[in-house]
Amino acid sequence: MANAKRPYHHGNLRQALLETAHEMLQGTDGWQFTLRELARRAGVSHTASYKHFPDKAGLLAELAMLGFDTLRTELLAARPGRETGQRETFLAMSEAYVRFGVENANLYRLMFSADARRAASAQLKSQADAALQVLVDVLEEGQRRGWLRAKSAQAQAAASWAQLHGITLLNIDGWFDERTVGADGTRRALEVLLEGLERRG
Amino acid sequence: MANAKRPYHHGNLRQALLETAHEMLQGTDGWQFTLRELARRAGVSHTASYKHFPDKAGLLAELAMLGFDTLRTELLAARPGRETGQRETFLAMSEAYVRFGVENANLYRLMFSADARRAASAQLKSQADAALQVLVDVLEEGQRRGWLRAKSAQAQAAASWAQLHGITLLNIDGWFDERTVGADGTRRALEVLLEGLERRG
DNA sequence: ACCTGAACACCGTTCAAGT
DNA sequence: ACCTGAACACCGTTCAAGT
Repeated sequence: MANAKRPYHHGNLRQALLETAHEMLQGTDGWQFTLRELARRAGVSHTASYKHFPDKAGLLAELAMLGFDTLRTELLAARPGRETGQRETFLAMSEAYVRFGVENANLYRLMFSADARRAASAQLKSQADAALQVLVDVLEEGQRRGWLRAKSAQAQAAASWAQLHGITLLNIDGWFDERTVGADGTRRALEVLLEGLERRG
Repeated sequence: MANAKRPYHHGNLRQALLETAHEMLQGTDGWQFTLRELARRAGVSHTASYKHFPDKAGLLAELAMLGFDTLRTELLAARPGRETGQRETFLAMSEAYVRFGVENANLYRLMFSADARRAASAQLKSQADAALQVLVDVLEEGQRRGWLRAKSAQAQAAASWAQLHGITLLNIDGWFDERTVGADGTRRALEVLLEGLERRG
């Protein structure tokens, strides 16, 4: 919404650009929006962003980092109370992960894109690690309580992350349709994963 | 290699463009090469490709389909002789899948990109299905022989595919490094998957 | 039937100039 | 300190014209 009375100096253009970009990611045009279109929607000239971000990749990397932060928050929120069974906890978090990816498809893809990594590799990695840590915590507690097989929690986390990442992307890209994987493919794929994690009884 | 004596009519420009594009995918610049650069390398004007492909997405879709075909061939080639254990067969094919993705990172990403799907959705899907079928065959035989749990082979294939897709992309994007998932993360993630597929003994 | 060159409507980025 | 407008070197795509 362009404000006709906006002064020459925007005031908080950096924040406004990030928010507008985030809105654009909700659309169907992928995450490769143009900087010029972003500037148009924000109501500034197409060169204004260069005062706040080094270049396009820099702005995208910022968005990616916000994405990992949101993902971490949502994973934490999906962790039910301590009384709930650990299997349910794990499934709830897994479904929250996939839901986040599917509902923020463009952002999710951006988060794992080469562009984002090139611009802020180390910082992005630590943000991703923080999100992943929520999953690792649940797996480690599962081992301590004897729910999970006593394998390396790191390997279990790697397998879980890969499974969630794969399920999410296949869902986003429309490959996980009913004809290919049957009804409720996501849930059933998660259950196969669980079988591999849980202690054999 | 531009041939100075090439006549006005190229002869087989369509094929030449696909091959040159395939070479460009081996580079480090991602799959978003420009049509103009492709034309430059092929030694033709930047509009010549429009006689052979409807647009850029059409050319990319063609490359993606060739990619799925190659993947299928490599999965078949990785299937060892019938005498070999089924676990080894599955692991060999899984590693061939991941290797294909990592060694053809740009092509692999392109194969699953929205651009490729938009241009040739149905055809691409059936090519992907054909590649996936190799995996399904191994799983179904594993069920018949009692190696695998008697769950829906479709669900097992979905889980396996998601796992392979996730492992491949996390490897490509550099997330599966030693600090995060420990040594040989790919192999160990595959073993967790196998635990979930195999019959409990 | 196949290829070219000019043209159009776009990009990302730089930089001197404006407020 | 922050924003703009012209300019530069690119894109993808169209189309009349060349061989």
